[in-house]
Amino acid sequence: MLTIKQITDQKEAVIAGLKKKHFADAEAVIDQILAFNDKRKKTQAQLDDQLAEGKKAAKQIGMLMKQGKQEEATAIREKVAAYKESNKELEATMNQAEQDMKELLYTVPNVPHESVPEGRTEEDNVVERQGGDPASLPENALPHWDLAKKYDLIDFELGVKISGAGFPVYKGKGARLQRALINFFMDEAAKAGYAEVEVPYLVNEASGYGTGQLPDKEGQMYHDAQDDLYLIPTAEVPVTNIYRDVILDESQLPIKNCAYSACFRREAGSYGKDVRGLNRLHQFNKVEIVRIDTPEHSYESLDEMISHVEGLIEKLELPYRILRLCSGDVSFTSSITFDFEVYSAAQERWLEVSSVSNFESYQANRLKCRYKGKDKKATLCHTLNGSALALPRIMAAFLENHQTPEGIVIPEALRPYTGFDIID
RNA sequence: GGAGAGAUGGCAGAGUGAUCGAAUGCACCGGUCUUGAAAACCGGCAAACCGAGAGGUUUCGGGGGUUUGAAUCCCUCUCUCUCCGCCA
Repeated sequence: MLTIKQITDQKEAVIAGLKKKHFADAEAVIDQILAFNDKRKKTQAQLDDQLAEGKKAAKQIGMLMKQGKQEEATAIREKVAAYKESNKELEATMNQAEQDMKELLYTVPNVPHESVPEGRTEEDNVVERQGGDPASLPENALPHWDLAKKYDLIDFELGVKISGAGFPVYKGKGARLQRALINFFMDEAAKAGYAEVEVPYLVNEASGYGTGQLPDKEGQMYHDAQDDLYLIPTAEVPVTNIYRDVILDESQLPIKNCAYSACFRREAGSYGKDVRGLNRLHQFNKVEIVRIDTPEHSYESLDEMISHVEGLIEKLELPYRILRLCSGDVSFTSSITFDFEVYSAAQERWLEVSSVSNFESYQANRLKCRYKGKDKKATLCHTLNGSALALPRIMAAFLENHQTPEGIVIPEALRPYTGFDIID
């Protein structure tokens, strides 16, 4: 969430940013937040004064009692007892104001970075650059679901039998290809200096709030009510929560972590061609990269992450483009996001395979992830993350783009991982 | 799943009703000394909120209660450890 300091210090800029993100009633909401904050501050000042007096009196009573002056002590005691009621009231008022403020603050999205283009929908996203050759497929090219069947790589029906739609079973060279891609991505991340972590797939409520999945996307996560745990929709959640309630030393930054995990998403409300084949699944594999950085350096980190992801796609020899998301398409918690899409010639559409974002201090504020520099002051970090990469659509584009009459040709970079150079 | 013990500052660890935001040790930072370092000595060293500042308030796992006053007593939740059972 935004910090109160951000809102008070740069009120106009925050409102302008929210408007750019098409957040309704930006002024009214911000004013309301500030009003709650004022109320909180005023009440706390009053409460502090009264508590201070109470504390003094209590000490006095202690001293008098020791000296055996019972009557004097009793007199003060009665006086102090009267405070108790009004203290309770003040405290309740203060807590209410703070809670009101927080609840409202939770509904306010992050402010977009100045370089984020104005726009409402994905139509308004800006293509940064493009790579590879999107139009090199033969006329009779098959979509990946047909290829998966032809070469017996993925069994969607079997997944339906075991679990339901959106839970495919990978078989033979298909399963091997998944594992090869995961290992390839992890090794590339390690080479780029990301420290590998393996994290839980089930997280508690606090972690859900920490990265902003809760309360915003409650319905998107699988929830185990018995133990009140959530299945992770991305490794971002457990990995970033490593740094919840942590004060880092500036010398540790930037922190660079990578993690492989299975990801689970309910994807309620999806339909049609969006869910065909591997396009949208309830369970899928992903390698995630996460960075914690200083505000001064976070945009440099963002550039490095973009280059890293771009390098992966190039090594897989897939046609791609990088989009700078417009203000209306940037996610709730993100300040700036670049989407990577690979082209699926057989489906004649672009498939999103990665999303690289800088959350600035929005996520860190909820996480209470701070660092101390030379000035010894705890400052909120910037957090960033990106997929590097999500497997299913890479797999889809991979099968479609590398299909030849002889079979699916494995690009050079991946052959050490697959152990074969063609699927036929 | 059953029984018991525990949770205090970066770490270790005292503290069982007021003098405790908290002894002591280690770590860390600054200084003296030294050509430099080590040792020794001196000083500093938690966070959040309010305040221009002085200063004030809150926090001893979380929440609630008793009391004029709670790290300390009571209730409750969470977590950790030990023993037993079960088990990849």
